[in-house]
Amino acid sequence: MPIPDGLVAALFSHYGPRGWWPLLKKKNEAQGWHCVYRPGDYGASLQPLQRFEIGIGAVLTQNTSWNGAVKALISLKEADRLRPERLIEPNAVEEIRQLVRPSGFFNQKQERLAIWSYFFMQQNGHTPHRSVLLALKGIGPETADSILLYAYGRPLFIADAYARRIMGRITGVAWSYESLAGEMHRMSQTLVESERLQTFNEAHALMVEHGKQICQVRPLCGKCFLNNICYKGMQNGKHLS
DNA sequence: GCCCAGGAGCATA
DNA sequence: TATGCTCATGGG
Repeated sequence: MPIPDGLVAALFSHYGPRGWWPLLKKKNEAQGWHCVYRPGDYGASLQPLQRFEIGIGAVLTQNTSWNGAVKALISLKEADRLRPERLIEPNAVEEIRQLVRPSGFFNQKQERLAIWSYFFMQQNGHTPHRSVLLALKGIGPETADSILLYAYGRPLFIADAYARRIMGRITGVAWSYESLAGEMHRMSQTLVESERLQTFNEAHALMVEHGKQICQVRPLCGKCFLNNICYKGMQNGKHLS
């Protein structure tokens, strides 16, 4: 089955705006740092250090729950290590490893954060090309696209594990990262750039939400509101009746 | 104790 | 192009 045109809209009307990418904020001195979602913002007018932070979060959440990534993010912030100059200090390698430990894979993530830091400083505010990001050790397609979409406002569909799982079930075919991203981009050709940016901004966040709540590894099709447009959902209906 | 989480690099076929 | 293995912590 083809990817349904109204899929993102259906997810949006069910879950509402997600406000991604979440950024660190401090309510007041007593309360400490926490993550803030910004519904409807779509990354308009981000500060350079917020763009940098999005890249850090994208690396920290690789194959890890966002929960763990936030712990690491806050630890870095509180130790004043959430800045490129402070993340590349050679004598801070072991300290940073310990700070990012809750996000898992802490040895390689420390190295990847340093690589992103060097690169970010060298970019000097310019938007990086996708191919250049992909050439960096530790930045693959999802991390690169997350950075380009949420930090630099490039309209790219993030075909992560959730999206491929959900689309796989809806269409009945297996998608590679590039094949799904390409198909979603083709389907969005009718939109103007600003619409596509908002659509993809929400789409990724909504896929994550749906993948967490319903379309899990073991799918909760009985609770799903997409059965009418889902290949797997329709298959279920067949042998139930 | 087991499974899974907002992946990526590397070796191998 | 596509599998298989490795990297690690934390919550359900």
